[in-house]
Amino acid sequence: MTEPIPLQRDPSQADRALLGIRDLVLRGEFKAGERLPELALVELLGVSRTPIRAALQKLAEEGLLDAAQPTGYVVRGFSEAEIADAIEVRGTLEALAARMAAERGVRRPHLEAMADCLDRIDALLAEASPGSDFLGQYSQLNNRFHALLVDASGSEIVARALSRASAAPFAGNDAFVSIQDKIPGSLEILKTAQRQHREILEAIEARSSARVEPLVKEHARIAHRNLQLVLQNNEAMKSLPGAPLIRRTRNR
Amino acid sequence: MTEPIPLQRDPSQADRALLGIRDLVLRGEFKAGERLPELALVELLGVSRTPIRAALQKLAEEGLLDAAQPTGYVVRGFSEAEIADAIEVRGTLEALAARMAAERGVRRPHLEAMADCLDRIDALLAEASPGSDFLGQYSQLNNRFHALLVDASGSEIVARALSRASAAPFAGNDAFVSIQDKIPGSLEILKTAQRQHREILEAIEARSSARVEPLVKEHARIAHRNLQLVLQNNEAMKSLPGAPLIRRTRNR
DNA sequence: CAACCAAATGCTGTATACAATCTGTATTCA
DNA sequence: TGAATACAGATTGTATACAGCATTTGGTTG
Repeated sequence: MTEPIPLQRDPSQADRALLGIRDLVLRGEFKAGERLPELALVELLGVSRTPIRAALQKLAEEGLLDAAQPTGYVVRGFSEAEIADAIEVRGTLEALAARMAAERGVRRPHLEAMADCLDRIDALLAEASPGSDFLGQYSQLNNRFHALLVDASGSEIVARALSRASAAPFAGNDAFVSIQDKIPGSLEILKTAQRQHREILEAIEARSSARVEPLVKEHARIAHRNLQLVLQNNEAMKSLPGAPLIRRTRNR
Repeated sequence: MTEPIPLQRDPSQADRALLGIRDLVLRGEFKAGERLPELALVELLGVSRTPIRAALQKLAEEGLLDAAQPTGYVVRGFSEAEIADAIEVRGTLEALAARMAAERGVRRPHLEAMADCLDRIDALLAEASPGSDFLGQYSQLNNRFHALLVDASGSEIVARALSRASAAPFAGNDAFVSIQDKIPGSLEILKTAQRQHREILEAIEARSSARVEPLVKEHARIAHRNLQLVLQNNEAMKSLPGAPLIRRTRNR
């Protein structure tokens, strides 16, 4: 359930195409609404059209691209409202996973793994040495906790739904971690998130499904706040992958 | 937001491959766990490997197939618990859509369209003439109401998430409609569902977000009940598309 | 008789050629 | 001068050839 074994193989052309196109789009090499001609990507990435097409199809599923009419793919743009909705969807599904975990019960070793993960985050936040790849380590541990939370649900179906929802740009639980050193009061945000982690774990251990659901939803809403902060901070915007895709215009 | 315009064109090879493979799998021509060799599908469907591969990738996203290690695709099997979880995911997202609709408000014409749809369902249930493609008409109207409900949320993001969740086998809101004439008391089930439709619409009109959410979740749980009924009824199982994919063994 | 190795077969990943469709432009006619 | 049509260019849809890898089967050896 935890990732279908990444299985370290030399990256295939398909992987190169997928990562390459995603990177090009998130970097803003193609603007929102712009077409992605397959042959242009062939030249840019040195990969033939077949893996390119597979990657385009996958990125359209992720929501980064849109299938254009009558053919082709275009870069998708994201309004603030849409990003907020994507975060809400992710939070809703995460809350469902947590509720299932609380209802069905979680095995002791799994609970201990979650607790251990939170201990490590505590230790990291206590040091708070900004030099030593602090955010990278936090991001990794934070992802680990969220992965353990989903696994705790015991439902592969929910895990799949959640991983698809988290694949949407700006919707993943680590979407705004990379900019935490650009905004003021970020350490406080991370500590608040960690307190919520503790509460969530406690509620699951107590089998309190009624309590864990709003806790997780509230936890996801930190991303909303981060979104607001980023949009008000030009420096932070520069560090946010995919920032060029955000459109400020109200088009609805 | 309501379907990206089906746009009646002569079906492409890609469409033929997608529909053809889905049909083969749901009919049980390939059993759960069995590989789907591309060349076999080429012969069966008269389409080259390129559209076949695109269709396989799409069906894997839908959840009907699984990417096998190290390569290829296999037919996925579904336990009762997994189907129940998929229904729960769909219900959760539908409830989110309904809550958003209640919170944000829905324009009068849209509400009238929903009411009109329910009136038609009432009329259909009042006739209840089993001969005249009753279930087909019901399915169409039911789908229409649920589509209007999602649109009422005003969120394309939620609509996308929901359409992906509903694409999972047995998770769509019309998954069990086709077998309503095989199980006893089905008319009562449909009438109950319709009462819930009315309550949902009333709650949205009243902007009562706190009330509409549990109503929609409860409405989705009718599918749980239908699932139970089907599993206990061999006649109904024969009419259920994809029935061969359901595995009764507890494998977890 | 069992176990292991090697060769062969079948499958998928990738590239590319070809066909069909769409778009944009230019030209012609009203 | 405007609009409509035809043609040209570009882009995607489709088919297929080729290469690499995995699995399986057959034989051989301990």
